[in-house]
Amino acid sequence: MAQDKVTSLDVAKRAGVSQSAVSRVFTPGASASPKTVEKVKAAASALGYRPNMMARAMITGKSRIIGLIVAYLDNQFYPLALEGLSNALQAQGYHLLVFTASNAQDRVTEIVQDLMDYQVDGIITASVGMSNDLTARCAAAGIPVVMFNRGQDETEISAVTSANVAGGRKAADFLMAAGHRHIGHISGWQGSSTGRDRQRGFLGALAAAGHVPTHVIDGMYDRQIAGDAALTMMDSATPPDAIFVGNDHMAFAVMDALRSRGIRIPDDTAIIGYDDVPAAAWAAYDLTTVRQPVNQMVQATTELILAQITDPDAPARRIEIDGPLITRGSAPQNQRTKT
Amino acid sequence: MAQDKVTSLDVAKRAGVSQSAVSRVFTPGASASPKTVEKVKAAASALGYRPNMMARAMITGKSRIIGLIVAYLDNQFYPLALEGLSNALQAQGYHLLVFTASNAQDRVTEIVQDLMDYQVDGIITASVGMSNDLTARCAAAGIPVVMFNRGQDETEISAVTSANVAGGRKAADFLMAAGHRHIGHISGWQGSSTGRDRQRGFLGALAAAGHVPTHVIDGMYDRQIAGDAALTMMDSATPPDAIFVGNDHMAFAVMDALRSRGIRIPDDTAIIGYDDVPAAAWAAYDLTTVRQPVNQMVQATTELILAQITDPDAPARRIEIDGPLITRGSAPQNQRTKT
DNA sequence: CAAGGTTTTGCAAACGTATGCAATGCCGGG
DNA sequence: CCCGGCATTGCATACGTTTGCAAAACCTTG
Repeated sequence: MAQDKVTSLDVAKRAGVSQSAVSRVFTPGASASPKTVEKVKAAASALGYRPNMMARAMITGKSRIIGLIVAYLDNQFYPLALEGLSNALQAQGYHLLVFTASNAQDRVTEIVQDLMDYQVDGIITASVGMSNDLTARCAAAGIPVVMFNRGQDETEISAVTSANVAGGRKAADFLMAAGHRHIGHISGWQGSSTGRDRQRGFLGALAAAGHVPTHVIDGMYDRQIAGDAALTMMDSATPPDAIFVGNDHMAFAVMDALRSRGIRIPDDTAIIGYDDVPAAAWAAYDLTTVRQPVNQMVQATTELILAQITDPDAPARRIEIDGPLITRGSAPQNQRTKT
Repeated sequence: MAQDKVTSLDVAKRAGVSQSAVSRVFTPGASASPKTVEKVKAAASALGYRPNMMARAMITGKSRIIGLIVAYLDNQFYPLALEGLSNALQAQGYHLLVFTASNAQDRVTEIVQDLMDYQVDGIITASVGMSNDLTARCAAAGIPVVMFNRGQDETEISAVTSANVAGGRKAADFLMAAGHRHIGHISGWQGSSTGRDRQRGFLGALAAAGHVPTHVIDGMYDRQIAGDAALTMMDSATPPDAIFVGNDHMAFAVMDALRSRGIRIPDDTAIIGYDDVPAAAWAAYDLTTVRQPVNQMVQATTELILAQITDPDAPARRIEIDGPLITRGSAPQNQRTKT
């Protein structure tokens, strides 16, 4: 209501300097004498002036906005990642324009278009894939892309994941060491690199020890499917005495489903998950799980994208971060072998 | 790499029209003959032109960006709200610039400044309060603000909440009808309107029936505090046979804590939560709870903020949306009275 | 004190779009 | 055939900033 927009010109007039001087005072790299800096700052705060990011973005071509495309927010892992990314980027003066693409691939294309309209400086995709065509378009527009918690084999694009193959191996080694002999696997979606890699590591370690899993079912990262898969396994001729589930979110559903049948965890069947979301530590689940170090992953992601923003031809990199297996009640270390 | 930026001028040249014509074709309200529309669209798609939102924002003063300030993302309710808001606003051509303010009030001030720098068209705060000074500044800048899931008594500012007082009342009526006589309450943070209102409704209904709660403790929306509070109640001379917990997130912690003591739910102590987040339906908790209709709340919020954006002097409104009590295993309808 | 170098400063031209204004084109009705 | 009215178009300007360039001011050194 008062004075709607106060511009750098207003400040300049009040401080008795040119408009460029005001601009330079508010531009980190620019030169201005201590005298004018003070005059300008005084005038600016008196008038309540703040530089207009839109105008700045238009001329510099840098918006200091980073687009985040995230698939599903019902798996607790992603809100956490979102929060971490938001904080880390804010600390560097960047901000997150958030899109949810619960749906399909064409939706992503559309979103990337929207993001480019906003002249975002970079794009982070959390657990959503990018078609090659799309990454090419981003590259052409000079927009760096980093995939969070998803790799892409074919194309040259930065990605940050946990060490999923190693993680799957850890789960297998742990279960075998605990004496399990009938081991099932409800995998993460096989259309995703995380799902595939964890499965590969898991099955590889089993095979290396001469073991064969009783069942392998794709849980599609879906509670319902995972729960049903667990029951299918238990109803079979060879019910497993341990199940490795592709992520915690599904593991909770599996535990719910087994308990509904009166199956005791871990006594009848042990469960291991993946992620170590906060709920895994809740007493109702007390889930043994392979931790994804979300903080380290977030840090790597922000460093990577900022590096690519400041130096446009920094090479794309893939970063894998190892995480420990966290032992809890759903799969104890010294499980007595089932008789 | 190819042609970095393709502008409306390039399109104009190729289509053989003026730059203004191109602009008008891409501006919804403007007039252009079918002939030029076609020519321009052809040239535009041939060149891969898309209007630069930054430039557009600068001149119109409208960025089509809405700032979202959200407090904590570990309570599942907020990711859900975020997802809903994001989708609803995207459908209207708006986008969300997301800030997390896990911390304190001064942080919010800073964030609002950042948002104003970006010329956001509106601000939605999810469960975070705004000082009067701050709302005044937004009003002065002509930026509408809508509070999601939080009310503010003193100041004239739009807010969307569920019917928290009524919800608290429902919880009380339900527990009394089920025959409980020793009823405790672990409230939501009393510094928040939601926490206060639910408590007010709950205690009011108890009092109206001549009942006095055994305990009332502020759970601060914190798992640890809530769990400890529950144990404190059970260790007291008058352990409650039912507890109303200020939100689901704390209720889960309470259930974990009680079970760790071997207390059976609902047989020894019934539990009611608030929110009806997805996890409340998970078998491990199976929580009776008062639903917050997040979809309706999201819809009301977007409608409200868009209305205030299009008509700057639309009045601030407060919307309360009623939600049902969802009966599940943690507090059944026909609880036998404890002897 | 003069000369040379360095910093500071103002001017003006961008950045890519929207839009008021006047001019042009088109249409039907008389 | 002419004229009034209306839709369409181009011209030019504005939005609020950054930044190259050259002039001006300052500091250092001999």
